Amino acid sequence: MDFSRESSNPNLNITFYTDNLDPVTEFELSDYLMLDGGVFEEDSSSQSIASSEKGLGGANEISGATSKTPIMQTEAREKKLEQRHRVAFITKSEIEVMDDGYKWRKYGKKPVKNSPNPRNYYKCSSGGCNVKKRIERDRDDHSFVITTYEGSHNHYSPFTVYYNQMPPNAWT
DNA sequence: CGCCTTTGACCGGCGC
DNA sequence: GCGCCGGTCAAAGGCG
Repeated sequence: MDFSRESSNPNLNITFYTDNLDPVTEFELSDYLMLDGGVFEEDSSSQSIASSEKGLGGANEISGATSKTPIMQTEAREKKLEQRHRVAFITKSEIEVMDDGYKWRKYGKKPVKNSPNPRNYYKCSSGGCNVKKRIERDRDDHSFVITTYEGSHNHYSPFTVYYNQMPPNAWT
């Protein structure tokens, strides 16, 4: 299984869920880039973790370290997020493993009942960080990928650090 | 040489 | 109590 990075979907929409699986919003890929998985416990300062690195391979122009999306301005989203530490995305993409700036180590794979597609389990490999991530494809329309994050990162994403080191609107 | 993927086994929870 | 199911572990191998 290797997904060539070719899905050039001009309009990738991403449905965003909280742990209640309430559809919160539909985003475009560019929105996803600003999403943060860093939902922190309670309200201890919702750290914004800008995500995305190479993400959807050729699908977008953010390949490499080119993300330039302002992360502030997701407050509404963060509000939703700070409720729990579980976040699910449904993305329409050929690539399932989107690099959000963290290092993920795969620790399991399971066939999904009622679906020909397996489900993959990832863990953040950064020290002491026990964030988990689960990726599977939609059973019906396997052009959709369901990504579920669980937990809060112990540390900032390398990218977030990068962001924080930059002037607030360096990329606008 | 270190880190990562792979893969089957194992485990706990839940429903019947 | 048993079997299924989803989730995790851990050994082995591969790759950079």
